[in-house]
Amino acid sequence: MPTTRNKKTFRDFLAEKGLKSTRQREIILDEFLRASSHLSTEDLYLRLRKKHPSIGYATVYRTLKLFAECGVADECHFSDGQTRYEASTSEEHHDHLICTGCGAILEFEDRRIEELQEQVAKEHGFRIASHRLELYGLCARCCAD
Amino acid sequence: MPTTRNKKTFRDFLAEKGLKSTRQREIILDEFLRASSHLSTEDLYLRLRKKHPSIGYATVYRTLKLFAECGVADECHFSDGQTRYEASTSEEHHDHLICTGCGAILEFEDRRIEELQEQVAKEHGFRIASHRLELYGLCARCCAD
DNA sequence: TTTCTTGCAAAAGCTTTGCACACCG
DNA sequence: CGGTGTGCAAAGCTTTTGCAAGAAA
Repeated sequence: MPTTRNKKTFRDFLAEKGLKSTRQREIILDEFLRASSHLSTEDLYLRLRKKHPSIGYATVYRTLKLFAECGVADECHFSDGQTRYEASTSEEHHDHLICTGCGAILEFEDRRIEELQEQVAKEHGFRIASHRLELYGLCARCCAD
Repeated sequence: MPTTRNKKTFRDFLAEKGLKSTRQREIILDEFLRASSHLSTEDLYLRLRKKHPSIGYATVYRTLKLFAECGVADECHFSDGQTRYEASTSEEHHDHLICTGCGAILEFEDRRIEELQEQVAKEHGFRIASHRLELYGLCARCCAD
């Protein structure tokens, strides 16, 4: 279960850094892993507020940063000017198909593309740490409309 | 000369939309085309201010939006939270290799990757309008350090 | 007890807009 | 002239940060 692995990763990260495990961090991680992906800080804050009205926005913000730092979450910067986060599935990296009609976000993964990226990087002497690929267009439903 | 084409594109766009050709818009376009790519609004504003101190930030901002609208410029959203613009080279789309060490931005283009993107989109019923591919890592020089 | 966290509110950045005056056609 | 554009300042948003009180270790 990836959820379990993510929780362990986060706890280990806190321990190693001398940071503390708190009630808020546990709650935020639970909600984050439970929720659908690509949430903005505000999305997550609003969800949390229903059950835990005392959790502050800044705490959600800071905790998401921690998730990103330890690899439990990945930051996504789409073109709407809001930082979004998705639960990291560790090995299986994936990219995004974004519908400009209805806003739907589909994920995909293609090893052949990844390999070509590596190749391009090598040609330029780069060592890739991460990448982002986003395809913008109309999904099947919006094409039909 | 692509510069000439871009200028014509912009003038035609203005005419068609019933917008006006102004001294500022000409100046901003010239400077934009002359400058290196991937400028933020602020970068361009600061450059312009040296020779044309009376041009306001808002005008630069609005003019860049116009460039993007008519295809003379493309908006780039890297992960530094600033919108950047690059002169559109029209046909030759390209992607970015971004060095997380020194901030260098290299451009590249790879038809094979583009084809695979099309293929992926088709599999999901998407019709792609645009895409963005960014590879983050260390450039040759930063790898060596 | 010591150090890290939290929640609040305020500060920062960048982007966007309202307005009165200036300019283009 | 009439409508558009400009520059300035102010407003909006999202992201960050300072701080005093609170919670882990």
